[in-house]
Amino acid sequence: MPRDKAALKAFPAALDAETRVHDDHHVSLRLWLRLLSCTNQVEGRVRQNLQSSFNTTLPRFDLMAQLERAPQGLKMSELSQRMMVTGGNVTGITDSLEKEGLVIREVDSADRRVYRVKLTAEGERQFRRMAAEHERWVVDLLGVLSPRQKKQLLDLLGELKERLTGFNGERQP
Amino acid sequence: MPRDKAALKAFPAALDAETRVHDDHHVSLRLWLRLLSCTNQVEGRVRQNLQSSFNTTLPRFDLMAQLERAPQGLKMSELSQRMMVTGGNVTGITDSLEKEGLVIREVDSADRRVYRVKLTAEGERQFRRMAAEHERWVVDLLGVLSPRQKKQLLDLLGELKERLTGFNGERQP
DNA sequence: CAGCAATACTTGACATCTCAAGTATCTCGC
DNA sequence: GCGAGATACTTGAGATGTCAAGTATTGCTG
Repeated sequence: MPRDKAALKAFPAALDAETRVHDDHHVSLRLWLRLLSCTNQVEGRVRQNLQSSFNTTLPRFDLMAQLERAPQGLKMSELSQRMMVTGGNVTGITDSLEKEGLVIREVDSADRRVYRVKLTAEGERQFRRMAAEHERWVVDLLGVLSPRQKKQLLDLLGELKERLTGFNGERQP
Repeated sequence: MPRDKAALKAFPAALDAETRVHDDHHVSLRLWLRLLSCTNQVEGRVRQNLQSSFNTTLPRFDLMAQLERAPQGLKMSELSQRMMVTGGNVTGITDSLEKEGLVIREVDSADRRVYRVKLTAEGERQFRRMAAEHERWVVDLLGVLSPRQKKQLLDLLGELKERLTGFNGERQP
């Protein structure tokens, strides 16, 4: 099935090409599944905690978190970028938060196509309460790793993230 | 805006506990965000490819992948576990696949509450076509890392996954 | 300045997802 | 065997999510 036998890297040279490629594919697939699994675990727990403790959701928390770091407000498109989701999606979440008075859309006088979304005072108050708890959860969850391991993971994932950003589907020669 | 430019590099040992704790929190939060970001990147690309190449989705592919490894079929609850999603969710995806003849529900004569879900011949044929492509995508995407880096990541994530599984919210001393 | 492509959002159709409640079916203890 | 509780699945409501198409506004170009 794997029609691309191209050796990907410089290998010490003890293995035949067939085994090398197959082994590397295996590692890549396993790595992907494991990455997904870890993320799902953490995400699931955070989500459950947000639901049971604050009756809110991760995307809503995420949107508010973005705004908290931007007192001057953010455009919908900026929210979309930072949250790594579609514009249409941001519209929905913003609608919901605005309806509850946690967030407000302000028209930009310079460009009337734009909304500047800001946290309301109530939104800010509520976010701060949630943020403290959220940090505890994450720190506790990732506390299963040693500081040294966390650092290593952070670096490796940083590398991965960096390179994925510039990756556009070219095959390695 | 980024008020925390705090150097988060190699800190020898000259810091008070307060700073250390804060720094560790910072690392944990960053690690979590980075984990999420990497997963989203890969997942997004795989999802797009599945959509454009095969007009299908990741959950559907995932369900079929589970079945392909289990020729005797799987119970809905087993699918639910392996896919790490809710039972209600599996019902929907199975409905959709069954409607297209890629999958079939067989009643278990021993326990009539149970369905054994199996790939149809057509489902198997279609899955094999997709699986080959899917593997290429993942291998290419993760090919941005060296085999050594992949191995390291695999190990670290293995450790994380392992410990998260047994973690139930206790604070670290 | 007219026209048109680009930009910023919203909308609607669909596909996941979770959770809670509902329906069958089993199992076990008495 | 029978009835309570566990188990297996489905259903329906609500929140995300994508994509494509639609509306408003800008800004560029001739």
